[in-house]
Amino acid sequence: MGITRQTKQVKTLIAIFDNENRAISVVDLVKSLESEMNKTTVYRILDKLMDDGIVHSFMGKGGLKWYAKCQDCSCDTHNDVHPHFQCKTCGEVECLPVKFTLPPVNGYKVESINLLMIGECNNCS
Amino acid sequence: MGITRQTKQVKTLIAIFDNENRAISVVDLVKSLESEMNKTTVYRILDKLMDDGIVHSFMGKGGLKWYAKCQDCSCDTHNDVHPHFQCKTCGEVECLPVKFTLPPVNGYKVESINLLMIGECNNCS
DNA sequence: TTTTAAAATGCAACTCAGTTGCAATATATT
DNA sequence: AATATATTGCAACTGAGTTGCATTTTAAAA
Repeated sequence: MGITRQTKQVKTLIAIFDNENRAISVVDLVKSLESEMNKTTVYRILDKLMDDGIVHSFMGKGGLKWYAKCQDCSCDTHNDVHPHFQCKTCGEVECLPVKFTLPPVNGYKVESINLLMIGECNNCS
Repeated sequence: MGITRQTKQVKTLIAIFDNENRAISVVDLVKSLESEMNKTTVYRILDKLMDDGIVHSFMGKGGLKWYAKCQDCSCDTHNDVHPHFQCKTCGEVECLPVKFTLPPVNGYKVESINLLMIGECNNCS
């Protein structure tokens, strides 16, 4: 079940993803919002925004959770989540607008994909 | 720095990866070895086996760490780590012997890739 | 074989991301 | 304004992974 009430906290988070057009880690969100809302609330609202197809999530370096606003992905299913690039130096993450086709998998039903490329971004190299 | 001394614990872990030709999560290793060695030891030996190119590691569902014996990957660099398939139901992981080519990334230097496909395996569906 | 120095281990305590239960509060509807 | 219920805050917890340090094991030298 997604968002049902437009609370102050929900509006704040939606505004962040509207303004910042990049992926943000939950850790960073919790830190930068610690004066405005509880970390439990951040986690819970992000879950709901996922359900509503407003953001998508993926694993970054070290298994940390990241979120970004859905752009051209069909968010009902999240089947076609795009790859992400993370800089090993500064940690920044970029959503890659790449249509990439799955390698064929022995007849298995693939439901979601997490493709993370780690390297060095142009700023850091 | 990799393995320098052939301790009982090192031999045990190498034997496991030699016998079981599949990916194993660190959590499972620690659990199944708890009577034989400390969890810290498991983590430390796996690190060294990585350095030596004997195993490779990757992130599974929920960001958990998995290891598998290196087969045809060129383990000096681990640049060409293959994709992995994880069943959302039973949790089993399969290394996919798929050569897959990178989507082009805005001139970034890509050093490693984590490609995890999540779906349902033939046993569970 | 014994000695020795370095490497590896065990242990306990820690860090840190993420979760849970529950009481208090905010929202939207009647 | 009253009410039902969704949401929040808080504190305590879980579980993976790490760290420091004292003890033990290894392998090489004497």
